[in-house]
Formats: sequence, C-alpha cells, structure tokens
Amino acid sequence: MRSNLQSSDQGGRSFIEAARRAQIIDCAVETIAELGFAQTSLAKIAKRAGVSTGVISYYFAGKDDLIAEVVAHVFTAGEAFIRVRVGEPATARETLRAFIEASIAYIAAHPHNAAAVMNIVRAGRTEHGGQRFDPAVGDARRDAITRICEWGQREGEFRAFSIPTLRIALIEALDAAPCELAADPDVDLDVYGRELAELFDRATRKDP
Amino acid sequence: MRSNLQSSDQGGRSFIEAARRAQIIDCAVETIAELGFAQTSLAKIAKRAGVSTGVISYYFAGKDDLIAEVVAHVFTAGEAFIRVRVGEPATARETLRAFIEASIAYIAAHPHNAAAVMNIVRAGRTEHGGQRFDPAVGDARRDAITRICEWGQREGEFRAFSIPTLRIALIEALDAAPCELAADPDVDLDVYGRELAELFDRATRKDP
Amino acid sequence: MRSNLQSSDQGGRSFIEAARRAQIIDCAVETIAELGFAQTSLAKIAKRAGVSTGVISYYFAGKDDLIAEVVAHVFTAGEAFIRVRVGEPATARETLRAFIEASIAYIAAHPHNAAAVMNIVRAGRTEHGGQRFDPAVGDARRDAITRICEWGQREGEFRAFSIPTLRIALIEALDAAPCELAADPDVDLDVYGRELAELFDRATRKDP
Amino acid sequence: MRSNLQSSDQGGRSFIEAARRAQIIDCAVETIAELGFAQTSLAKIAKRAGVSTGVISYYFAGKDDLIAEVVAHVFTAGEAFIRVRVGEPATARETLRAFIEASIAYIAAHPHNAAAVMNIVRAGRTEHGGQRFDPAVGDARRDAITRICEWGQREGEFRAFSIPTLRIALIEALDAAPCELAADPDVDLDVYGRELAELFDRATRKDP
DNA sequence: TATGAATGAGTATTCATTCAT
DNA sequence: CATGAATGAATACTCATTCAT
Repeated sequence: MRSNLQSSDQGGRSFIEAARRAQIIDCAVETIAELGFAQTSLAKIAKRAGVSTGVISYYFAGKDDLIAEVVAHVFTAGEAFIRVRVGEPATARETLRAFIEASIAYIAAHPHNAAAVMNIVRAGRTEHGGQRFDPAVGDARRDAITRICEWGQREGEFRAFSIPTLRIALIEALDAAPCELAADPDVDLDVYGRELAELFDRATRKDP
Repeated sequence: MRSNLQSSDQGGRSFIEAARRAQIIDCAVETIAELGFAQTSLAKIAKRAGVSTGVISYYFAGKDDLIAEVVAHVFTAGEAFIRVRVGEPATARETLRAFIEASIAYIAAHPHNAAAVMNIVRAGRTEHGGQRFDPAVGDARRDAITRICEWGQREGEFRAFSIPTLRIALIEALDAAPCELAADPDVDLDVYGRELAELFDRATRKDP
Repeated sequence: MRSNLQSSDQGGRSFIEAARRAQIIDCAVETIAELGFAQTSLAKIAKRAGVSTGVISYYFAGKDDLIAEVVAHVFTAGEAFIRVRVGEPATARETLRAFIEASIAYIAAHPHNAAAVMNIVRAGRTEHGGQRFDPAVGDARRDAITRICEWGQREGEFRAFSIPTLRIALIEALDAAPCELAADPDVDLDVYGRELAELFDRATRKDP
Repeated sequence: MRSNLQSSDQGGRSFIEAARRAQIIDCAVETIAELGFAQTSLAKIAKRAGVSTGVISYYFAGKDDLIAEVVAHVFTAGEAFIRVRVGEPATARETLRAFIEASIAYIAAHPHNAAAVMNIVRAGRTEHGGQRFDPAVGDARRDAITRICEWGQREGEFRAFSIPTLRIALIEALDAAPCELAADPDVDLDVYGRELAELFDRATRKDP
C-alpha cells in the first residue's frame, strides 16, 4: 500500500485504522486465549473491545480475515522476538538450542498470544488437512529450522536425519507448550525449554 | 418367552443397535477427518450416514457423547493395535522404539481414525486448557510412555531427562502424523516412524 | 397365543386391552403428576409403563386421545367417589357442604390423579380459551353444582346469587387444591375442605 | 460527548430498544392469549411481530426471560390499575369489595393481557408445583389480600376464617375470569365482579 | 467512522408418530 | 400384540454478516 493510496487523510485514517485493528486483534487474542477458539464469537471480541460488532466487519473482511491477522500478528512478533534472542551463534548446534529456548521464552513472555494462536492453528484445520488460516504463516519458522538443519548437516555437526521429520517433531513440541501452560499454570517453561533443547541437541548431533 | 427367543431377540436388537452405532461412529470419523471437527455437525454426520438427525439422538445421548465414543473407540483400537505390535521387548530402548513405530503404523493403517481423533483432541480444548472429551482417554498412553521412561532410567539405559517433557514431545510428534498425512498424502509414514524412533532413541539413551 | 383364542375369545382380548389401557393411563397420571404436563412425553410414559412407545400408539389414537382418556378416567372416578360420599342429604345447604368436602376428600385420597388432571386442564387451553381435551368432561360437575344451587334457591335456603359466578368460584377453589398440595405437601386438606365449605355456605345461604 | 447528546443518544437507542421490546412483549401476549401458552413458540411470536426469531434473542436473554417480562409487565400494570381503582376505603370490607371489583375491571380492560398471564401462570407449573416464572411475581397480590384479611379480622369486621384458604379461593376466582371471558366473549365481567364481591363479602364478614 | 438493529442460515435436541418385523 | 428403529418437523438458541442511520 503506497502512502498516496492512503489518500486524503492518510495519517489520521491510517493511524486510527491501525489502532483499531491492533485493538481488535488484541481483544481477539485475549478472548481466544481465555475461552478457546471454538467458544469465541465476533460478538464476544467486540464486547471485550468495547465496540460494536459492525466495527470488526468494517476493519476486517470477515471472521477468517481477522483470525488470519491474529495469527500473522503473533507469528510476526514471535519471529522478531526469537531472531533477537537467538542472535548469530557460530555453530548450528548452538543456533538450534538458542532457537528452541527463544521459542519457549516467547511463549513464557506472551502466553496469551501463544495460546490463542496455537488454539487457532490446532483447531482450524479444514477440508483435507489444510490449515485454515494462511498456511504460509508458519513458513518462516519452517524455513528457519530447515536452514539450521541443513547448515548443521553440511558442516558435519548434525547427523544425517530426515529434516522434515525433525522439523515436525520440533514444531509440535514447541507448539504444545502454550497448551501445557494453559492446562497447568505452574509448569516451568524454563525447564521445558532447556530439556527440549537438550533433547533435540542429542537427537540431531553427530555421534561423538 | 423362551430363553433362546429372548437371547436371539436381544442378539437381534443389540446387533442392530451395535451396527447403527458403529455406522454412525464411522461416519463421524469420516466427516471429521474430511471437514475438520469445527466444521462437523450432527446434520452432516447424519447425511453421510443416510439417516435423519434423530437417529443420532436415538443412539447417542448427544453430540458430546458421540464424540466421546469416537475418541474412545479409536483410542481403544489404537491401544490394542500398538500393544500387539510392541510385544514384549527385553529392553526399554527397544520398547520405546517399538512403541513409536507401532503408533505410527496404526496411523498408517487407519489414517481417518487417527486424523479424526487428533482433530477432536486438538480442537477440543476448553476455557482453561482442559480437554473437552474425556481427558482420561489418553491416560493409558501417557502412562505407557512414563513407564517405559522410568524403566529405562532405572536400568541405566536412559539418561536423566525430564519425563514429562519427553512425554509431551513424543506424544505431539506422534499426534502430528495424521495431520501431516492429511495435508500431504504422499508422506511416507514408514520413514517418519523410523526417523522418529531414531530421534527419540538418541534423545533418551545414555551416552555411550 | 393361538389365533382362535385371539379371535374367538373376545373377553380375553378386551381384558388385555383394558388392562394395557388402564396401565398406560395410570402411568400417564403418575408421570404428569410428577413432572408436569409440559414435561411429559409419550416416551416417558412408555418408559414408566415398561413398554415401547409403539404400544401407546397402538391403544390410543394419539397423545391427545390418551390425555383425554386420562382426564375422563379421573373425572369418572372422582364423580363416583363424590356421589357416594355426598349421599342424599335433605337440604341443599347440606348437599353443597358435603359436595365440597367430598371433592377435597377425593383430592386427598388420590392426589396424583387430581394433580395430573388439574395440570392438564389448566395447561391445556387452546385457541380462544376452549379446553383442549374433551370440554364436556367437566359438565357433570358443573351440572351438579348448578342443580344444587337451583334447588337451594328454589327452596329459599340460598339467596339469589348468580349461579354461574358461584359455580366458577367454587370449581376454581376446588381445582386449586391439587396445586397447593403439590407445592406444599404439608397442606392440611381437611382444613381446606372445611374452610371452603364454610366459606361457600356463608356465601350462598339466605340471611338469617 | 455532552450530556444532552449522551442522553439523546441513549434516548434514541433506548427508545428503539424499548419500542421493540414492548412490541415483542405485546406480540407474545397476543400469541399466548390466542393459541395458549403451550402452543406458543418464539417463531410464532416473531412471525406475528413480523421479525426474524433472532430479534427476540437479540432483545431477550431467552424464552424464559421474555415470558418473565410478559408476566412482570402485566402484573405491574395490573397492580397500578388496581391500586388506583381501590383508593383508600375506610373499612376492610369496603377494601375487599373494591379490590375484587378492580381486579375484574382490569381483566375487562385488558383481556388479552390477563388471558396470557393466566395461561402462563396456570400452565407453567413445574415438577413439584412450583411456578416456573418468577414465583415472587404474585406476592404483592397475595400480600395485599392477606393484609386486608388481617385488618378486617383485627377490627372485628371479618369472622375468624383461615386466611390462606380464602386467599386461594379468591385468587383462583379472579384468575378464572380471563379464561371464562376467552371461552365466551359475551360474559358480563361487571356482573361477575359484583357477584364475586358480594360472595366474598358474605363469606368473610362477621355475622350481623 | 461507528453503531447496533436485523437477518437468515445453522446449531443440537426433542418428540409424536409410523411401520417393518 | 408388541417392539423399537426411524422419521421429520419443531424447539430454543447462536452467530457472522449486512445495512440504514
């Protein structure tokens, strides 16, 4: 979107618009995290946001669009958080550990975000297994894991495992964390993150 | 009424009843596997079964009852399948590998069953993370994994990892398989199972 | 059961039929008295009777027919009970008192019968106020009251009140008893009957 | 938002809302009065109102809420009507007569209101005789009758009858009026009211 | 922009009734 | 005679979406 397309009152409209959208997305996150995706309706989101239901329809093309934006928003924030945390370790092994711990750290830092999105992603499979909301949204994460694995295998740090299999196992283990946390708020995510890092380090590294 | 009449009557009745219940459970499985749990209604299940919606209410106390029976049916079948496949290996390591490969083999053998139940279980989280349909249904599997891990650690085959963490990672990796298969029917579950077994073997075994 | 017994022995058939009908009517009474008319379904009646729902349809033309028979049965029994109790007093005043006390005595003797029928009668008004089930069923009672009043007025025992008005007030006061008793089982119907008799005696008698 | 804007906004909103609620309550009254409570569904009420059934759910929490509002609305209106009509007579006897005649006058003035509510109240008894919709709604009337009786007995105007018995008889006689009127529109409620007043005056007053 | 009233399709569930066995 | 499986209409209620204001 070019700024001149924003047209007449660019700044004002887009500021208001961005604020409203962000507010609605936040309320959607809270509502889903609290009630579960299946129990969440636009009316409840609107109520939490203190606006009328029409506002949501005004700013989003529909429920699916809102949900897709929720997912995109959380994934984007998560990626940024994780990228900063991971930094640029020298080895693939270090990177993988850092990636796992950073992923869990994001969940610990924003449990509602994570819970909402996992709720959506896991609930929202549709015809023939496709994800319902923007299947591309997790691509960056999948690509990141793939790159780490390829790097490690290329460098001889990692053994010759099937990357897709590892990727699935890792993503699922990460995505389970919000559910576990929601089910038992006393779960220590630090421990979970460290244990997971150790687990996947051993699973991937070359025999000594 | 003579006893053989009685019993044949009962046999006939319970045969029809069992057949109808099985048919409806099957159709529920198919529908959920195809459309996803959230998109599945009793009307759609009934339509697939070629009966009126009233029939479902006639044989099941309600939607939750039907879903619970679907889950119970699939889990029970899965447990039996896995128990036979696993047999009684001599070591915990062997048992863990066998358990993982048997679990994936069940999914390969009954992909719709597995897809439906995973869909239900993952979609059906309620307000505070609790599972909606008979949370006890997965207990047997959780217990089995826990016992294998405790056995291996006791015998010194396994290192001192956190059993809950491993259990979560393993269950999630297994439960992801139906989704992956649904998303891409060309996925080779044999490979997935073997890779997973190797992955978790390395993750759990004591350093050589 | 052989067909010649079946066909030739009408007594047998009508005995079975009468027994079944009586059994179903009884169970309908119990169910309505316990659950209320609106909460009563044929399935519940059948369940209480230990028969299948088809049996009810077999012996009664439909739900309305069954309900009408329930009402008729209870009214008939009540009339007989009351007729015996009232006997043949010498004066209209005595007869009115006896009628009131006998009516309440019947309710005390068969609270379920009375509760069920009052539930039906009061719930079952339909378009434009007509009673839904056999409006003629209460005619005998209405006629009886009318005759007593006419007698009393003719003989100069009663003052010149409006007979329809008194009849309504009296019937309603009698029919309220089962409800009161159901709402509070400790209600003393003896007292209620005597008080009502005194009340209507004073309301009808000629000034001394 | 300035207060007058606020109030005009609220006024506008609550005007539409109040109007719709009133319209729906009216249609519910008409439907119940015409078809009877048991035959009344939200769909029929909505159809009469010319709106979709969703509108009723929009303005009322559910069927029970709507019915409760119907009852409350009619009872409130009735109480106000009766209070004005009765005024403040000097004696308990006069008050009782006035109360009875005013009660019947209200029914004559708003026959549909009265018919609907009586239909609801009489149909809506649940399992153990309790009233289904806001049992407290008739308390004011019961209290009023009780107070009049206590007053009259204290002052020596009334004889020593059982107040609960009289109260029941009186309320039932009043509540029967809408049914009688519905069954036969030619009934002269003026006569009915005067006759009832005379009847209960004689039933309660002390012997001369 | 924002409202909130209104819609209409969709939800699970209940029930009187029918009918092959 | 009796069963109980099956129907199909009706029930209250929910919700995403639209639209006049």
